[in-house]
Amino acid sequence: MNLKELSALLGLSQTTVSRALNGYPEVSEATRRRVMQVADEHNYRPNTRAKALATGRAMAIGHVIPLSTQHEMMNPIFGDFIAGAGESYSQAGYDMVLSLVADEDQSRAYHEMFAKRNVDGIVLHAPKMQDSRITMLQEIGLPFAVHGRATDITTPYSWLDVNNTSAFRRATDFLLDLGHRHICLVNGQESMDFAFRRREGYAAALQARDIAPDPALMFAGEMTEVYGYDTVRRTQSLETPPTAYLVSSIIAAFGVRRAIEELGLVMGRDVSVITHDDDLSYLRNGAEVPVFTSTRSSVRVAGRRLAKLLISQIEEPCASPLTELLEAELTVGRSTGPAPHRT
Amino acid sequence: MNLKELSALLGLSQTTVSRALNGYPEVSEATRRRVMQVADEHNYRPNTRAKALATGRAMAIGHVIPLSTQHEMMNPIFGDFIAGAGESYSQAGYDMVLSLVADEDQSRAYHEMFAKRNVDGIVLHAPKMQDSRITMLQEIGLPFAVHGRATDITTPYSWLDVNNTSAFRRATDFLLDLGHRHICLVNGQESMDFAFRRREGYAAALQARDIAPDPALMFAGEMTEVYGYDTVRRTQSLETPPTAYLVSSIIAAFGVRRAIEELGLVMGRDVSVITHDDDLSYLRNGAEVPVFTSTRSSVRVAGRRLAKLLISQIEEPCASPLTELLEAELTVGRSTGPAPHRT
DNA sequence: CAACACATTTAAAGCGCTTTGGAGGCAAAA
DNA sequence: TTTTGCCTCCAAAGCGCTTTAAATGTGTTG
Repeated sequence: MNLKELSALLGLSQTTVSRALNGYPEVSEATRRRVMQVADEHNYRPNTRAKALATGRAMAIGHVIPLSTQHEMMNPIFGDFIAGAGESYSQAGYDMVLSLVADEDQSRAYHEMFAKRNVDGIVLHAPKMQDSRITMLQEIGLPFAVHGRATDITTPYSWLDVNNTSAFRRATDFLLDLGHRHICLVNGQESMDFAFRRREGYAAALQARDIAPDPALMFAGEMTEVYGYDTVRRTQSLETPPTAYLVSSIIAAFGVRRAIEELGLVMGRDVSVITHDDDLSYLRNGAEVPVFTSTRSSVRVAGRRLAKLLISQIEEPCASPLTELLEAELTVGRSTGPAPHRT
Repeated sequence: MNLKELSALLGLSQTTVSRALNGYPEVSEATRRRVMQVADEHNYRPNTRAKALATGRAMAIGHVIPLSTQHEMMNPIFGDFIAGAGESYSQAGYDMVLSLVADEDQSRAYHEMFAKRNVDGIVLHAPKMQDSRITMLQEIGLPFAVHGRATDITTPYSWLDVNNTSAFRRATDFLLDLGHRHICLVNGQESMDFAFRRREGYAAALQARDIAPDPALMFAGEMTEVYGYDTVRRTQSLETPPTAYLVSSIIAAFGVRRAIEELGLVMGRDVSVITHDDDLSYLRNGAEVPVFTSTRSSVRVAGRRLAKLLISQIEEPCASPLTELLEAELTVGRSTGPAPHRT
């Protein structure tokens, strides 16, 4: 069923039917109702491609996901982010198109998305500190919004980020207040902007109490279970092992816990752990009482909001860039306790 | 840059330019080269929307992801599947469009995808045993392929599946060979087709050795870490606790391991564990030596192959449905060993 | 040299929609 | 009665591409 057939059926012109369906005022309420009803009966939906061609709006938003080295796609937080964004999109009538590309093809992918004009905007994932993609998109002139920020980019752009610095500063303070003095940072890869900011927060808290950050206690790597496990095994054999771990991801935190338990230590008594918790739907941090004390910020909510932000950006093209900074909340679980006295 | 401008630039008609770019034979090699070059210089890409409208092919494939109850999207395997599918899509020049919808809107979503004509085909995720979506899509007449199967649907359709039955039968046999007689099945939700098939395999292996499957040792649920943990805690306090666990997901297996270690038992000595391993890129089963003995089958490869299968289905519409059954491989790790003698 | 086949190229229609610029009808105002 | 304005509705152009049918040139043959 297309518009032509539908309007023939109704004995009206295509113009009128189109207007009736799109809520234009030049149609009497009576005919509008009639049109609506018949359209509904025949389950009519305008052909997206034709509509997009006519309006110049694709009603779709692109996500370019680098496949290979960065492992972004496989990043377990991605699913939840997409789920959140998808909610906003379907609410606003947008489709989501994913383009999975090898790292080296990324630049081409963005240009192509623009030239092919099958999206109205793009979400940028996992920004690095100086991310060339941002300036590229600015030059191209395709609306975009970044999940995170790129510290070294000074020109304004739209973004949504968690306040990583304050979250990790607060978590570190919490541990310091509990008497911990040897706090190990189990961070993500430092080329990532969020990891940099977390380290800043961690270092700032220490320095505020005149503690020099110890490089031997600061780790950066891909946030896997094994990474968390290995880091604990390695650090617990130091001369003065850390009494607390500040972890960047709940997956790594699982590894941290495993190593702690394997060493015969009790988490929350012998060793304290705080993790950042993206509130992933399939990796819940305990049921009623959270297992881990954590800085929590739902990545799903982030997806939802960033999508909205981008949509309003698209629909109001002249407006200046929009930004949103989410504060993580510190949730106390059973993984933290006062620093044990050294024997 | 659009076709009109490009052909004006070249001093050729749109027809010729279009043909040159699309590899039609009615164009001299000389002009083709010239066209190609100028198009390249100006970074020309045909407008997808216009092309789709003219050809009737959207060059896009849809994935409808139910959001709420089923938690399919958040399912951690989803990311890897999508990554695999994405590889095949971009290779073949297709886009991937995701539609995240609430469970109750699913039927509407499929009809809409068809009516809006913005995809050429659909991938169906997480089929249940009698899945109404399959018959619905057959009626609609939109090409589709299923990741998994629906036991109760008898009409032919395209699918790709892991041989869940044989995988779990083989794993159970392996445990039986090691002398285990009380094997606990930690399965996924039994409305899911794959879970049903796995139980079938498990039961068949037991029955082949005249062991009656014990309902007290068969669990079904959402495959979270906590679910695995709880199941072990619960079963280890039985009168005759199981000496082995057969687990449906590596995430649940992490919980199984945690509970085992917490009980002071040693995995592979006191209790054996086999898990199904989807070979997720961010949850590797150990480095050199796998931690878990597992039935392994890469869900990413599955995505890649299913996408190809669907594409050939789309491009050869009259052909009969295609199917592919992947065999999981049994990888022996350190989580299994001979059944301990009862004290 | 005319006639033909063949290789290139083109004009124009059409894909299904939106939207501009009118047209027709009718009631109120002149 | 004519004019004006408003309310409905419509014909047709146009979005950027493909594709059919036809036109143009070029070389070959009788």
